[in-house]
Amino acid sequence: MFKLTRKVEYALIALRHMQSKGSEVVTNTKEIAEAYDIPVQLLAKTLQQLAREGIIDPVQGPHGGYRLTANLEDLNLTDFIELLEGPMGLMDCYFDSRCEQLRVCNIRLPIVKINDSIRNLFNQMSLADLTK
Amino acid sequence: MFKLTRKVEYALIALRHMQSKGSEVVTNTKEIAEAYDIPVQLLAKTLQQLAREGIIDPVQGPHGGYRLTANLEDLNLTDFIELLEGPMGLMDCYFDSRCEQLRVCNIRLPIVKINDSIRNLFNQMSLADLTK
DNA sequence: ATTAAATACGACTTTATTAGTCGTATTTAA
DNA sequence: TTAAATACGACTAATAAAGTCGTATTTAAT
Repeated sequence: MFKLTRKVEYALIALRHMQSKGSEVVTNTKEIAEAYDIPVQLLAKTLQQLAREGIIDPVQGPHGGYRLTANLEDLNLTDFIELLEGPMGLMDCYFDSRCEQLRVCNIRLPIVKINDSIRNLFNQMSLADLTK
Repeated sequence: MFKLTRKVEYALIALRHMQSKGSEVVTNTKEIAEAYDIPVQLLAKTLQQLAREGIIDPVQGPHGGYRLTANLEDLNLTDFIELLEGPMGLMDCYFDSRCEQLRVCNIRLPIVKINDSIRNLFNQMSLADLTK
């Protein structure tokens, strides 16, 4: 329970790897996959997603790969996780209030508060904090 | 991602329900299941688990049910979740360091820190806070 | 004693989510 | 023209969560 998905893990590993090499350097998927023993295809999809989201910049063709473009100081953990995995909430009703039990639910408010606390915590953390 | 399991939800709903009735009153599974539209059998198993853990006290036979015994002030959210669902960590290596990738992993420490923060947050919250 | 209403609990099935793979297309440097 | 890279949808496999079933036990009420 409460685990990060591999997608998020792999994305963080890759970003940290790229960051340590500097933002001009182009790094390819295979290099990262081998260095950290991650399935290439899966990492590939993850990096493609990061590219679509504008966090890294793709360079196609031979000697291609990705270049880190986003300023990791400006990206917080909540946004990062939601960008990869969609809405992050302890219960669905945090985002979608079509739960049948809502009218009788006696724990919604406290859970919403906890959720806010977690989001707040994650908002305080930039990816730069996590990858340096 | 990051959702509480139903087991935890149902347990919290039940505890809150029982608490609102006072700690001498015996409440049975069916009553709670019907009030909140929860599958009886599943709630039954959950309450049995709470009983095994000493949080509620079973009363067998007709007019039986459960009575709230634990002092909810003394039980924090980390302990409660782990008691129902086992170890709570963003990555398995928080508890079990047999991960093959550990020697190359570049994100372990930051993740451990985040995990500590979440645990810390959850440690501050007693079940009494959540159910009153 | 018998009955019925409750808990106890392991085994099983179903469903949802996550993880990973495959095939094929596109881009581009050499 | 080739080969090394990204792009991406469709598929499959593995894992975890949710829910069901059957059967046993306890005990108050009759």
